[in-house]
Amino acid sequence: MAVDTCIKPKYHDDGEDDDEPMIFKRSKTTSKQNQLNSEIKKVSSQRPDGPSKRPTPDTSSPNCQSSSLQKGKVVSIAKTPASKSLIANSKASTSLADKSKQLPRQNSGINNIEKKPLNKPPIKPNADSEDSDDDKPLSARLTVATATSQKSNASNVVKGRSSSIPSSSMSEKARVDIKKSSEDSEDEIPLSSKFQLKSGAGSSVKKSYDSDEEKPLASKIQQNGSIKKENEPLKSPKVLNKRPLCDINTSVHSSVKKPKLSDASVSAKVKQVSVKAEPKKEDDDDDVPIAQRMKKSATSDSKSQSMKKTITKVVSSSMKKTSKKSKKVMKNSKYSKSTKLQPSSGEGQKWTTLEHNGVIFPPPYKPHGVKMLYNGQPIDLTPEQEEVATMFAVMKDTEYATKEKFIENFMNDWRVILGRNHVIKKFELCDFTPIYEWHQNEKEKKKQMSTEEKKTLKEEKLKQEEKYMWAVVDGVKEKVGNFRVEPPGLFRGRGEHPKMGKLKKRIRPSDITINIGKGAPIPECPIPGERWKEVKHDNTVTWLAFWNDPINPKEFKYVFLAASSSLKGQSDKEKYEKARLLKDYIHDIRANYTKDFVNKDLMKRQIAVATYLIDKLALRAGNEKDDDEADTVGCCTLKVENVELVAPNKLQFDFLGKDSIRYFNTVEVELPVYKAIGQFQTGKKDGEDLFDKLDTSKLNAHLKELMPGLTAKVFRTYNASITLDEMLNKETKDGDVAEKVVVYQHANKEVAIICNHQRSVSKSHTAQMSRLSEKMDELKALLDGLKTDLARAKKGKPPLKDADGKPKRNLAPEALERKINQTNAKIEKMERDMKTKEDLKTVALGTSKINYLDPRISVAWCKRHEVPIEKIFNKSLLAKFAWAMDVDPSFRF
DNA sequence: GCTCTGACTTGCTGCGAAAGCT
DNA sequence: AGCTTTCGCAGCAAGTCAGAGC
Repeated sequence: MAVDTCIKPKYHDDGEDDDEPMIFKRSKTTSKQNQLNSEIKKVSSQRPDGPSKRPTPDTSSPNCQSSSLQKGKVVSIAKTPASKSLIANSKASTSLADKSKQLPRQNSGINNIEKKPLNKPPIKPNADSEDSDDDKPLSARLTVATATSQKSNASNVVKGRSSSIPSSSMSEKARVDIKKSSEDSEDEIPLSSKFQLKSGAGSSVKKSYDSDEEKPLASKIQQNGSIKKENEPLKSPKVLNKRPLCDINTSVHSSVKKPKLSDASVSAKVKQVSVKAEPKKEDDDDDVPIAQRMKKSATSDSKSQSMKKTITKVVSSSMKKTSKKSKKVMKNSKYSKSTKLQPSSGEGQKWTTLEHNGVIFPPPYKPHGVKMLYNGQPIDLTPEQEEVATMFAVMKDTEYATKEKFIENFMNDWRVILGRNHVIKKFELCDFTPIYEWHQNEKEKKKQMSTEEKKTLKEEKLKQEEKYMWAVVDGVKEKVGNFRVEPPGLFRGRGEHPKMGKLKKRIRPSDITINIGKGAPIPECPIPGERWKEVKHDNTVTWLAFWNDPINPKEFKYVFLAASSSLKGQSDKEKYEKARLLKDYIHDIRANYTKDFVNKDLMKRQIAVATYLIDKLALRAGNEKDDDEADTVGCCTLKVENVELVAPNKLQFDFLGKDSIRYFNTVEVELPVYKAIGQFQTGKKDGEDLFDKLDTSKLNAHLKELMPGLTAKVFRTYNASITLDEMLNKETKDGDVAEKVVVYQHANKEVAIICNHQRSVSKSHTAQMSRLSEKMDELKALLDGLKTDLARAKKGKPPLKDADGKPKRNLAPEALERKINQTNAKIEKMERDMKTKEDLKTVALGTSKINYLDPRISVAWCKRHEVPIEKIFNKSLLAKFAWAMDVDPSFRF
């Protein structure tokens, strides 16, 4: 159906889908959403709301300083502003360590902390308290000594380590001593390692509010050596051994986390709590605070006035709709899985009307007829066989093509298609080169096409896809995210994924379930003669279509709306509101877990320590994984060998996290934490769970007792956002826009490091750097020449000849001095650029910007400092964060 | 109480287009 | 103008977490 034709006018989507205006449409709708809000809301209503109440933190030392440490060396760093320099390969300095000692240790108070029922919204005395350390990311508060993380790979590291005594058999002391050395060759340092955390994480509790408290602990980390991951072969942190499922007798608690002890009382409690937290009633009032806040800001922002009008309109209509819905949900439920209904809320409804055109399929395979060789002989393949051979051939120059597992899985699946009696049997005899070359050739041809041809092609594609690009949700035209069905290919799992290389078969309409509004036209199946697997009308979910993942049929691939849609925007906003709410609770939460470091109940102790690590290091929760997934861990799934004690009170982490990215970091921790970790390790072997009494659901259940809706991942959002907020506030000085943008990038970088967001070094990095240093040499030579000329000019002598032996122009000393100054400036700039380039070569800034930094912080900061928001957000981020654009300039996280 | 399922968020990479440089 | 570098975005893998069901 011609979506746009009918829609545009109606929804004032004046046209162009292209962007922005649309975005604002339903922005303020508070209605539907948020179950979570509902939980939160109540609470949030109690927090001081306006930004205005927020004192500007003076915060002496940001956590973010990044002094550089030599990898491997454990160094604690104090919050020295000076240390802010970027990553850097500087050496660790003992003085830094000393400094850290001088930091007021919040520790002391630990024992004094009274246990308060965190559950009540700890009403924070607003203002002042906010600047206390509590609001800082924990990590920020600590001194992380060395930290490094890097993309998987570190086999050497691993080896070095593993050769050491099995931790299980070591005494705590023994363990402590071992670690250090080996691995830390500079290269292997992961991002996080580049920082240091300030010391004193959880301890904050008592001493409170002076400087660091509100910062994310993590933010206080400092960088240390350089990260390197470049082309290293996948290294394995100590972890690499796959979960030894069976090889360990104690396996019960080891890799296979099975039944864990659980504290009945706790869980029971939890349940209650969480249920309580969600009662719908709250919605109403709950919405208040947030909405109010938004309103406020909107009002104050004169610029947004005009926009607001539009928005309001739209909003109101959608709000109406939404409110109607809630009741419907129940009714509709019969179509959806009944299971989906939210027991306590009835507000699971996500939309009232939904129209879209389904999905588009990749074109059928076109055989090329190029023959591969087997044992030197050209081989005839059927189109189906050729298709799979081609999938492999085109990956010839990727690392995958050399991986044993990849090849094995590929061959297994290909053999099925080749059939039992096919001549092709052994991979070693296969030569895919002809196909590979054909493919390269095709690529080249494409490249050589004229601009015109390219344009035409693009337009054709657009024409075909246009209708799939849009959906109409509750009367509003919204962009669809991934409306293209994934083409067949070989599965490229990350890290050492056991299924890499398997064939992802072609998805057909009969694999796809469509979700669409009742009464809306059912999308036509684009492949003649075929039909959808199923059509549902489930308005409690946001997906438009899904199919089963061909690699893991138990899992699904969904088609959702684009990030710029209001449905997504809404949940984004809720996410940040929840994180902001944590600010009000963090003080008590830290006090609570600090107290529990020594709790007699082992599970409680583990929860306390795990929460501390999540808070301080921004670790992920760490769900259990199946054996047919890559062997990575998060906090709850840390294995004994992933953490080593470094006397007197440091922990060295080394594991593969999400996406098999290595996390390698040495951090100074509270002594009780240090001791507790030692206890958790005692009597266990490598491969066993460090937190054997814990899993993510227990941990999250516990967190919910402390704050409605709190889960492990909220800490990441909180720590990232608060770090940005504080750094921006503290470091922005008068200056031109460019300088301010640099401040922003710096803050962004700190967050990326806290979150361990890495990227691989671009292939051309080295070349680029050497080109730059060549230029630098030239500049320096030029400078020398100028200086010589100047000296001569002052004596009335003519300049020396240039490199080619040609005479140079005779310049006056003043002119030469000017030139010298210019050249110096150029050199400085180039040095800065080179440093930045080097620093950021392995740091990915985008991920945190997209997922962790409350856009309102950035928008408000831009408004306050007259930085055009476009300098910070690109087009798609502007669209995604439309809901944040009218924030009050005084907004603080 | 635990496991499994389902839904949704987070994360990195690679490709193509745009921007910058010579 | 042509080449290089950066940027934006699509693609899709891999997490988190809630809730149902056994």
